[in-house]
Amino acid sequence: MQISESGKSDIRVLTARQRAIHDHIARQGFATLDALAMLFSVSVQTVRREIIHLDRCGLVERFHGGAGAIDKARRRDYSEKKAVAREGKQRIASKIVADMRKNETVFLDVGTTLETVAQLLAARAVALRVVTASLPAAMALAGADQVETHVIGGIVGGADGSLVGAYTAESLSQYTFDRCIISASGYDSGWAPTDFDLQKIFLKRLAMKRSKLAILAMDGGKFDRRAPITVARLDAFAQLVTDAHPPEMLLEAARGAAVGLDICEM
Amino acid sequence: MQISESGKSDIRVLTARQRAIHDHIARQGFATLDALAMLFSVSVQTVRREIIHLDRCGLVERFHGGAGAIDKARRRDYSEKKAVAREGKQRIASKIVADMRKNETVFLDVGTTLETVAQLLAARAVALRVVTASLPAAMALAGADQVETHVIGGIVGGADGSLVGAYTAESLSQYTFDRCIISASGYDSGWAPTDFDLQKIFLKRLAMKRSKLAILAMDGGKFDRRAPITVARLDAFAQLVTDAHPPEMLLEAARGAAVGLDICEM
DNA sequence: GAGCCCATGGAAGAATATTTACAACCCTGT
DNA sequence: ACAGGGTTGTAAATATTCTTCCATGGGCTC
Repeated sequence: MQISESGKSDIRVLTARQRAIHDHIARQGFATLDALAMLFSVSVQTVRREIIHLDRCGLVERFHGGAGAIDKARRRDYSEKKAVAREGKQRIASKIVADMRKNETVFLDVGTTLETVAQLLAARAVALRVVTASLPAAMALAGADQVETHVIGGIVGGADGSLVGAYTAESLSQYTFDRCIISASGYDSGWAPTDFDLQKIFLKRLAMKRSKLAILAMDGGKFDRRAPITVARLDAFAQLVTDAHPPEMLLEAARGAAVGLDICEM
Repeated sequence: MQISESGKSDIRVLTARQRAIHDHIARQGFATLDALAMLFSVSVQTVRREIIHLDRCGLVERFHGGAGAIDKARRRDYSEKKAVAREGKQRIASKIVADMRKNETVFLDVGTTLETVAQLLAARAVALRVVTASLPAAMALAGADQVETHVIGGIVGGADGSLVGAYTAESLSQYTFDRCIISASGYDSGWAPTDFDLQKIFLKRLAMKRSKLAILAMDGGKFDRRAPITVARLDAFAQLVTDAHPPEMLLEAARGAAVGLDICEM
């Protein structure tokens, strides 16, 4: 299913009918083009044109055969071109979640990809124990009654809602994990994952040490990025999950280190 | 557009995944097959089969490319409730924040009022150390660089993002507070604040025990509400902050217990 | 282990929606 | 009356999805 990703429309003014269509969709949640055409006594094509315009304005979400309402929470970042990267993260998250076994104890690292993983876990009804140092991930899992969500105690480290500090480590040391999902910001010259914040890196290392299986989640945007501090050697990970075909050098490094590779392309 | 009109299915039993799909659609209003396939890491065909079944059971409305919720009155669960008495909570929060001194260590309890307090603290540049068991409050304070935000470790207790469990108490015991802000759900016959969840109440009591000053924050909507478990005697609080004029009985009780009263009316 | 059930995913042709292009129509100003 | 801009409906080609059928593989009983 292709959802249009076009930029904003020049004209923000809505006609009376466009407003009416938008109202109707907002009230009903969604509507098919046929239904709207019937409702407004116009052809399907006309409705389609209106929907296209509303979609460009970010007021409705278009899909094959109709359109649906966009709730306020999502409208914020809807128009951004980061939509592409979001899809990639979705695919990565989907793969990571699919690999999880029932009743496992899983550690989720900090980062947007891990937040996506948390959202997926919340939607899916899998019995799990999740431990995380990410406030947004924990929030996403709040209310998912199949998942027992543990939050590491600590100090909020920044706008990304990550928990850091000495107490975080002590708090984490109580657990043993079946699986830990680790993110990173880039690679070093030897294709080992790197990151910026030493405190966060300590936490990653500790989680990996206390976990049977370490999985590295990195989207394709990080293949050519550098960060100062190496998180761990590549062969410390059982698996690398990404959304785009990595450079040959990384492929070879992964093969050499016996790291499983999951490339979740479209 | 053809909407299927078939009769109901014989089998009303839903698998875990069917329930999850139904929940997701009920929450979101609608979803495309592709999105669901991604979300649950299965093929589009499998999702289609589930949707067909849910459609036959009358639980979702099927359309070309996806499915939508039948329930017209979509629930705006937690976020909706916040809007109800928002202004009152804002006034309460404003007063509570104004009373705080620089460099204090403050405990924030769970609840929408305390989330509002956190938002205000984040906006205002006051140097503070805040400890909380509320995930939304911690999120609101993330990025506020004047505030050192500590999150108690524990298990996420529900959709409100509160932390509970034995570890929460142990985690809290490390701190000593200058001030703790406590919320409650109602009053008992002796005008002592009451609440529903014993685990949360233990936490409140512990925070109060470890704090020089205890402040009770309750909006006017709770004057005539009852909850089963008493949090603490009214005279355990130094101050009661509310947004509407309380009943005479409560006023007298507060005077008798030497509890300061802040009525933040419009 | 053999056989069976059934959930799953793939493939081909049918059904449906979308895009693009274009003609008809209603205004309006000249 | 006529040209121009904008809106709407129709049609053909393209793209996507739906249905149906079948092969696979895991889990179950016998």
